[in-house]
Amino acid sequence: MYSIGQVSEMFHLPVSTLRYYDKEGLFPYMERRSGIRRFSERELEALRVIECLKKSGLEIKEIKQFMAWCVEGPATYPERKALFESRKQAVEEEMLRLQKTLDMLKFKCWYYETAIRDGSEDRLNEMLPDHLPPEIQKLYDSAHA
Amino acid sequence: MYSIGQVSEMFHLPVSTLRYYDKEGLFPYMERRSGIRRFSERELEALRVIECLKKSGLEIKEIKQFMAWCVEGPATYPERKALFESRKQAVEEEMLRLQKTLDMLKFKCWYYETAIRDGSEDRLNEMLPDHLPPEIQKLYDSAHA
DNA sequence: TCTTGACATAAAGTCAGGTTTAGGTATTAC
DNA sequence: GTAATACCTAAACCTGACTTTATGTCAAGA
Repeated sequence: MYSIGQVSEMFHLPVSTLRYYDKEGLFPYMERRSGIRRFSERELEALRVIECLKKSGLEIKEIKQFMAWCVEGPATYPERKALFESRKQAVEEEMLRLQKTLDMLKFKCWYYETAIRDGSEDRLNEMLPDHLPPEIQKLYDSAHA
Repeated sequence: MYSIGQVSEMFHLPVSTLRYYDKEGLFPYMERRSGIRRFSERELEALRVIECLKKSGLEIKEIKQFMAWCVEGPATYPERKALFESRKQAVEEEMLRLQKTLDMLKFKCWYYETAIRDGSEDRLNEMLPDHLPPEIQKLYDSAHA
């Protein structure tokens, strides 16, 4: 069993955030001893899931819904599975979007590197949109698709 | 030249958002005719860069700083390049984090699939943390690292 | 003419996800 | 015994990124 302060250190989260999550219903099994929260392994695993779902783009209230399903028992396995499937898809789509963003950033890095070498953007702008070196053209096309 | 309404349709952004960006200084070269904004190719390219930098995690005021550098001319090429380099790194790190998140989500999908087949999580919890099928163990370890 | 639609501004409102504050309790350290 | 810590609550506050509202201008079509 851990105190809120210990969990705060373990997860690098402010104590206020943990209390906020608790208030929002994200630790449905949280125990207390004379008013003081006692985090068990169950709450630590909940916190790992919370962080995962948050990174997947889920809002707090939807995470709360998930925790409510956990309390309801095996009858909600299908809902829980569907949630993870849909978050998996969302993250896969996000990674594709980020790859395009990355291509644009790489292109811009090359662009300014070249502009610095040339002293101006003039020669560069003559090469746009389709007389770039092949490697760079790929980035440009990916980013402007 | 395009009206704000046309640009709104082209980029699937509300008119109010475009006006907000303008107010925040994100279109330093924006022209007007009798008070009405006229978006040129320059503003469209600015908007592409804005979307890219936003997706990379930059705040509006930092994007505004970038636009200010653009107005300053070639002397700020190094600052602009450094910005793109640092956003590139940030996005690469974000993609690594998302990969871990994805592994966790995939693990949870398998977990609930199995729980549904078994009718309970009991057998599953006996397998944790290191008696899982090899494929799944990889996901679990990646997610809990 | 009159009304409809696209444009404009300034200022207030919204929302999520916390954080801070004010006030209190309980345990330990000196 | 008192001072420092770690904990507690409720409620107010904060921030970023928009959005909405209230009010007004202007050109084109019926």
